[in-house]
Amino acid sequence: MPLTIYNTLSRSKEEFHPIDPDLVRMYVCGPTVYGHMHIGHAKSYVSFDIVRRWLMHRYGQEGVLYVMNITDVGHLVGDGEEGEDKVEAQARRENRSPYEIAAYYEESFWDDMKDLNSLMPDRIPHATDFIRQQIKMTEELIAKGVAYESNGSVYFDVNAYQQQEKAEGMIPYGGLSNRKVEDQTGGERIEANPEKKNPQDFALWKRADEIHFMQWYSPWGWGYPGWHLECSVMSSFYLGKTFDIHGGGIENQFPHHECEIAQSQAVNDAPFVRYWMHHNMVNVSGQKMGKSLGNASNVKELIAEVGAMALRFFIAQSHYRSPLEYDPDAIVAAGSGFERLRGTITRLREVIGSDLETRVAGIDANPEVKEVFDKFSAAMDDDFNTPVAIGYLFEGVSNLNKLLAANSQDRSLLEAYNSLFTIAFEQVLGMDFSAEDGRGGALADDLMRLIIDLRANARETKDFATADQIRDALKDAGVVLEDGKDGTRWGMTSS
RNA sequence: GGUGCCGUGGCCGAGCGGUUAGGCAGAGGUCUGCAAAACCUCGUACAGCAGUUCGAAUCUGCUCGGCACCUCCA
Repeated sequence: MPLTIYNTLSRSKEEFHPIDPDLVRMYVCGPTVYGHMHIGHAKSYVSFDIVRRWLMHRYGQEGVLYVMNITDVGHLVGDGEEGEDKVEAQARRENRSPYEIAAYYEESFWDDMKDLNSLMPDRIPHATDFIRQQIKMTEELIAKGVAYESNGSVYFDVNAYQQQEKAEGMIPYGGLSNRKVEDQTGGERIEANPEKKNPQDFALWKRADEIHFMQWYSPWGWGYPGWHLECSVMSSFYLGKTFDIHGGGIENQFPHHECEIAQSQAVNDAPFVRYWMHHNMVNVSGQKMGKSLGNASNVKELIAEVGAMALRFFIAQSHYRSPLEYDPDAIVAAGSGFERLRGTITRLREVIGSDLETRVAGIDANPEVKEVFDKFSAAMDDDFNTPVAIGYLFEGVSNLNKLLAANSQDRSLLEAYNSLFTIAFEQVLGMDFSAEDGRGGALADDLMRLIIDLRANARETKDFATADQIRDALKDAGVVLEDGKDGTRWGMTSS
């Protein structure tokens, strides 16, 4: 069964076929690093992490080249009128240099990404490392007649670009976001920039004034690159003129992605991207979450409160193209679901042996497991429908719980379930079942064994007061005891 | 004004013409010394109105409500 992806270009699901059948080339818009990660970022990067993992499942570990940029140069609000450079503004607030700000928040970003168990991209280009290339591309665009210098800045000439002959498969300006230039009431909400020929023209290179900290020398004087340019330059540097998938937030469809397409196609004479994937926003009480709205919830705080896997699971339980309603209780609820999962898998691995954790075989030989896996795969193939995929996996969880409760000795079947959950939950969905356990190693195991034995003695002599005292005290310390037929299990309470 | 999207049971969230989505929470039960965990049972939800259809949460129209983009933002 083929993988289908919703392509923003066609506004429909399309079968996915990479240009190179052995290598999927994928680029995702990374963050501008001037603040800590919020839940909106988490939805974006967890969603695409899962996309990437599913592609790796289908095309192999080496079958995906995943590039994410870091925007470490600030950009003004709008093209060419007064505004604040986000990074520089933050630098002023913190009394640090813009470079320190970018480095600090980038590190914070990757820390959170690791906590969320997202794989590192294969390439992580930084805008400031590609200034030469951005200047070069700007020169080329001028040479091609689709850009012009004006008062030390350079603008992309949308009109000239539209007049140009387009090669087969190239996207006209406005083709991604379904906009017509003449419909945009430019000039109403932003003041027309007199440096531009037309309001829809966008900056490739901006003249810097003296107070601007981040600036570079160019053929047009001191300045800094326009926002859209870095993605065009860095994506083609690693992925070629035409590549398979470009991911990003729905709010960047226009103008950012539209501009990327125009400038890339103009300079390369080739189609830019074949599949555009856009994820939806996180809302807070029906409203978009955003830094500028002051309602953004910090990921570090949330991880400390409910655990990273609760957050990841919360995100995976909705579809990437749907808006997600932020609700602290809903995240806690997701955490409870995750704990149920972890309980089942922990018990399974106690039965079949932990050395089998990564063993992935035997699914096909067990019809009931295969059925779950096939449904899971079909859901993932259907535009990465993780909520439906997870729904099917929970069928498997219930089945397995029954087997475990009945003390099943069917090793082949149990191992098949282990394979199913290893692949589906751990490898594809990126759930980490060891993440928040923190059981404290061998010493803790020995100590707990001792305590559990003492308590067992008490229970045997029907000294339930002592037994309960031990259990209650451990509970206060964050340790849960569960008495079963074959003895007592212990674990850490979550969060 | 232009371009799109959405309104599902207590909460989150799938669904895209006809069979239980799923998770969480809640109620009852089984098991247990008591718990916990697990298992079993339980909720007949789809903003409103009108239409198409044998049949609509799912298609059409209207109404109401909400959101996003057109300005930096995941």
